[in-house]
Parts: sequence; C-alpha cells; structure tokens
Amino acid sequence: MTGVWLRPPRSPGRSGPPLRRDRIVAAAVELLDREGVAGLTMRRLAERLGAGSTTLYWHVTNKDDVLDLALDQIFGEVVLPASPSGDWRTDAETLLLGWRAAMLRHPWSAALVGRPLIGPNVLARTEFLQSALRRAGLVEPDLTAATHALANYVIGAAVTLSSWQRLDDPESRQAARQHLAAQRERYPTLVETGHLDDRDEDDTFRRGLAYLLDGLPTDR
Amino acid sequence: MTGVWLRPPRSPGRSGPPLRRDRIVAAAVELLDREGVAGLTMRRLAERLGAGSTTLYWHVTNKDDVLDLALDQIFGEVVLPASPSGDWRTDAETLLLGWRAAMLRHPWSAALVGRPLIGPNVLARTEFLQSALRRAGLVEPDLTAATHALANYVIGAAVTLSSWQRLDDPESRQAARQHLAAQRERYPTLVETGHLDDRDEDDTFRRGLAYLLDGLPTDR
DNA sequence: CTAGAGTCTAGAACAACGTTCTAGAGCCGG
DNA sequence: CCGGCTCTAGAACGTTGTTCTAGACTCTAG
Repeated sequence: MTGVWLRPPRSPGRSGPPLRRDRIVAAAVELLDREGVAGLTMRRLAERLGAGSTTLYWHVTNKDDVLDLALDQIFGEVVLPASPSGDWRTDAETLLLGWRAAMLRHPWSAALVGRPLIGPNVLARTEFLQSALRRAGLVEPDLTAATHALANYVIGAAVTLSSWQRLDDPESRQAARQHLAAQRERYPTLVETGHLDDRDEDDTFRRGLAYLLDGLPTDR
Repeated sequence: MTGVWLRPPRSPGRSGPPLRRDRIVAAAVELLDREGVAGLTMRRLAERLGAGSTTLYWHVTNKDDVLDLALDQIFGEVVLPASPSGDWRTDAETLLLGWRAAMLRHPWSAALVGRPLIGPNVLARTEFLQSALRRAGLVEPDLTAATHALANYVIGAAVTLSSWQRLDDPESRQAARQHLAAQRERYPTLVETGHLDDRDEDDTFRRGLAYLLDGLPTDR
C-alpha cells in the first residue's frame, strides 16, 4: 500500500535460493545504469535474471518496489566513515561529496528522488550527517534545518546536473546554448555568464557547499 | 529529438483555433494537479479537451513535450517583481519562496524536475535571481556558483517535501514514523530529533535559505 | 510412506498505454 | 475547380504492469 519499507519482506524458503531479492535489485540497478529509467521493464529485468517475468511478483509486489529498492541501493555506495574524525566539517563534506558522486554515477536516480527517501541506506547517511552537525554545536531547530538544507542542496544539485547531462547528445547541448545565446536581450546576465556552458561542476558544487556550511550557526 | 524548446512550434493555421497548444498545456496541468503524474494519459488529456487522442500529436510531438511544457508552465506562476527593489536579498528571498510555493502547489513537479529545465519561464526566473546576486556584488566564479546553489536548494527542498507528502495517507506517514522510532539504536539522532515528524516546514526552509544567503561572499 | 502445507515458478490473458499510419474534412489562394 | 495546407481522428500495433491460475518442488507431520 504505502511503500516497500513498511511492509515485511517475504520470509525466505527453507533452503530456497537466498538473496533472490538482492539479485533482483542488483540486476535492476545494472539495467537502469545501462538503459535508463525507461529501459527498466519487469520483463527485461526478469529476462536478465533468467526467470519468467511474472515470477518477480512473488519477491516484489510492485514495480514501484523495485524502483524504491534500487534507489536506496545506490545510496549504500556512499561510504560511511566507521569512526567519524574529530572535524565535523570534514565528515559532512566527505559524506555529501560521496552522496553526490553516487547519484551522478547513476543518473537515473535524478528521475526517482521524487519518491519518499526512507530506505535504510538513506536513513543511515542522514543519521551520520545529523550527528556530525550536532558535534558542530547545532541545536534544535537549527539542527534539523541544517540537516535538511544540506541534504536538499545535494539532491537538487545532483538532479539538475544529471538532468542536464541527460541531453546526452552533445550537439543538442550546443543547440540549447545557441538557443540561449540568441536571446541576449531577454537573459543578459545568463548569456554573459555562460549559464549553460560546461564548467567545472565539482568546483561549483564545492563552492555552494562551502557557502552553506559557512552560514551555519555553529559553535565556532 | 532533444526537447520542445529547441524545436520550432507548428505554425498556426490561417484562422484555426488559436492557443490550441496553450489549451493542451493548461489541461495537462489541471489533470496533473488532480490525478498526479500517473494520471496523465494522452487519451485522458484528449478526452478532457473534447478531442481524439491522436489529434494531440499534431500539436505536440511527444508525451514528453507535454510534460516539459507543463513543468515550465507552473514556473510561470512565480511572480517576478517588474522592477526589483533596492535590496537584493529581499528580491532573492521573494523569488525563491515563490518558486518553492509553486512546486508545492503542484506536487507532481517533484517527479518531473529530472528533466532539463531550460524552458522560458525557468530561464527568466534564473535570470532574475542571478541579476539580484550580481547586485550583491558577486562576481565569477562565485556568481554562478551562488545561482546554482540557491536554485538547487529550492529544487531539492521542494522535491523532498512533496515526495514525503506524496504519502498522502496520513496513517502511512504515521507508520513510517513508528518504523523509524522502532530503530532507535540504529538512528539515535534522527529519532531524538523526530526526523519524520511534522514540523513547520516553511520555517525550516527559511532557516536553510538564511544559512545559504549568510554564507555568500557578498559585498557586505 | 503418504498427505499436506508452504515456497516458488511461470504461462495465459487483460486492460491500458504511447505512438504510427492513414484517410479524410475544412479552408484557402490561384 | 484545383491543389495544397491545417487539422481531425479511427484503426491498429507493439509493449507495458499486473492478475489469475495451475503446477512443481521441498519440507514437516502423522
């Protein structure tokens, strides 16, 4: 009814092939990586697993389930320092850079973040982030606001960047640039600053992150 | 091939019903508002317009076109102060609050921002934002980084909030909360701060925005 | 050893979808 | 009157998510 995370998973068979669900999720991620979100079909997913298409519905109730699981799966790639360093800012930066990198590695995630992010991997990363901010001396309501602000910034940055890169055809990116440049009188600032030009996106992201971290009402 | 914005629109007939395309977009937004992104079907959209389903393909090449147009449409609702005030910060805040409000008014937009945002309404708002930041004394590369940071923050915040509210069933939100609360040992900080609790989302957003604006390397 | 209750697989089938093809109606200038 | 343009829409195709159903396999209970 409401999402994978709130429903108990199928109890595995006595000696049935374990990790079946894990295999489904892994294959889904692989398929999404190669074909994009439109290329993920229950039939093709089953085919890749050497199974009948309708068999999937034993392990998973929905296609939405598959998408939810695949999305949370890639956040598991974000390494979580086992023992946080003394510097909260380094910890937060490391986490958020990894978060962004994971989303850019799987650009289809940009199209899926519109669904509730309450999977275990997302929650664990959020927990880590919030605990780092607490070590910075933040207290409510700033603690929650800062956590949300940082997470939302990362998500927004990853979404806009990978959606822009979804114009895979580099010549269509060029067309978009010319389209913009042709309207200098309408968008003088954007044209002047080369708004759609390729730039050092990593640097741009780091700068924005620095602004946000600088603005937090931390201890010192 | 690449998106609505880079293709010339159909030249209108000599005296044919004008604004046909506008009517399509308006009906699409209305349908999306009522039924969500899964409820928008070319057939139902046509039905609502009193037309045959396949007629739409004369005015629009794709369903993707409709979605791109509908998405840009709602950004047109964000009022742009004709003559910006003297205070850049007020201008930026007003714009970004309106931006967020528009997305929350049309929650389906959260699922669609994964596509390139290069429609005229988005570009005009971005131009306004960037010109305000320039008046704050920002220069490259900070000017671009700040523009992106603010836009990405708004998008991320709207995406996560409306995707959370997409769990329309309030009792399933409650279930998610209990699911979290039951794992206090795993997510101690999140549980303590009531991470999934309803709070004053507007205040949280404003706080985050203030952090970011405070952190910008402006003139003064 | 047999019966039966799980666990798991998968074929058949359905309604709905996006989209193409095609034929044609209505209108216009020449 | 003709030929070309704008615009409409029916028929049809392939594909999709999903349900229903029947059956195979495995283990436990009696």
